[in-house]
Amino acid sequence: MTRSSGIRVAVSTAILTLRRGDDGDAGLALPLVRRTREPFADQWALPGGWLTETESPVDAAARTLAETTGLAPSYLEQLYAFGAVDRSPTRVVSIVYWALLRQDDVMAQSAAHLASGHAPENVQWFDIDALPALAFDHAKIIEYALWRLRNKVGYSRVAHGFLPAEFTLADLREAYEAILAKHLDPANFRRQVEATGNLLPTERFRTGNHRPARLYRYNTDVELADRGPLGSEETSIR
Amino acid sequence: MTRSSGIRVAVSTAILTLRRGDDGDAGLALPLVRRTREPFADQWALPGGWLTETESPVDAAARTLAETTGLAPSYLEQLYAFGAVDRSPTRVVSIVYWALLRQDDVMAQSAAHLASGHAPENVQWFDIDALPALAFDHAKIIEYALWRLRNKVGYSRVAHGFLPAEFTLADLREAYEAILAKHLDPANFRRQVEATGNLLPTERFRTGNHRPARLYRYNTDVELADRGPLGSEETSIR
DNA sequence: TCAAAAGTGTTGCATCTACACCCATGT
DNA sequence: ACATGGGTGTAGATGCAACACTTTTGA
Repeated sequence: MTRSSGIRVAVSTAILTLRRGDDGDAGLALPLVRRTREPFADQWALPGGWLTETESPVDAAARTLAETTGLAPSYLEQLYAFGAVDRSPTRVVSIVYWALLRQDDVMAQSAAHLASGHAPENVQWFDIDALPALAFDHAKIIEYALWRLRNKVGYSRVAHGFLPAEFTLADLREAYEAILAKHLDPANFRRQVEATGNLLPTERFRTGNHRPARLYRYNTDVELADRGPLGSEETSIR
Repeated sequence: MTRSSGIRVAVSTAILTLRRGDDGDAGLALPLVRRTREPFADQWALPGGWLTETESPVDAAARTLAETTGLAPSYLEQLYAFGAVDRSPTRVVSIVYWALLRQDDVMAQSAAHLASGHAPENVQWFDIDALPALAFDHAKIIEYALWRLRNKVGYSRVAHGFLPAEFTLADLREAYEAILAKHLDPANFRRQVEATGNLLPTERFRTGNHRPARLYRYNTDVELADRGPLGSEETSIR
């Protein structure tokens, strides 16, 4: 049997959620951790940790995600394994995941997480278009995660990872607009999304300032995102 | 500094090429290696090896690919990092790549590789639809590699990874048909591929039994496949 | 009654698909 | 000449973007 090498395996996760800014528009945001030790001490980095011998990479990603945010993700997928020799002073292979959190989960539970005393002090949420300087190659990793999300939103229902169980078409369109950073025609958006068969209309309506909007829920028969032959083994969905 | 863990990092590659079968039709084929030791001794597996401390994963993939086939790939991309606890008797994280080889390279050089005496004896090429029983989770990995290839052929020019520098539209269509395992209309195929701007017509023609066909070459200004913000750092293209 | 969002209809344009048809070559 | 693949034309279907229009609510 070969003895273990000097290469260590880490897991990091880009955790994305939707957040309403001061202007009233929703935008993407993610939590970063301030590093307390070298290398890159005091710089911001993606949450993560070492892969242990008794857990799979996806479990490790879910674990570090829970430790950072106190939440379980609605979507979790492997992004890429980074292993360039010079990306860290010591030899590290990082298996990076990206995750989506429901907006309502974040609101409801992050306060509880904070109150419980388990919340790490050096975690902070940043708007995606106002990120600080990042440790390692994490800036590029976040860029890649966004690219994957923007691609995937076009041919899957990942956007629903941001929304609660019931939502209006305007909610969904807002999520798409935040992800793609462009305006979408409400009329055409409705038809496209209705044509996919992913949506189940309910008999409930959200009442507000204007004409009430019908609430929809997801057709759970349809996969959140086509992950091919990997199926659900390597990916966690809720 | 944390000491190294008991987790070892391996690299494997699904190496695909186009091969003409007895029926005259082209089909996908890949090389497998017969294992000489436990676990899964005498079973077939993807070529690969351990990641060393001084090489990046993509370099390791290219290295094992050269050792197996004596060839450099025309396309090489990371597929996935597999790390389930129980996928091997000892704890192994496998970074798996997929690669394309040019048909003419395989023909020209595999004989030379064999003659040189460096060719491993326990390597054998298999048609993709006649694979033997495979070690580890390699059957699922190959299935996933094919899924990725079939997806990617729809929105990129990866298919060209199978072809020599100059080729006819019939050559290209044959590659697409082999990948997608379905017949394509020659007239519509021509228009679609011409519309992409990836092809540069030459003034040379391939003469044969019928009307000569114009030879094309690739517009190297256009990326072989959109890999997003990762760029060429983590992927090798020729 | 008015503003604004929910929801429907319509038109024009681009693209895809199927298939008819002509072209050029070796046999 | 003719069989065969190379290459062009075209009509119908489908999908999408733009935008006019109607509906329904709270204020």
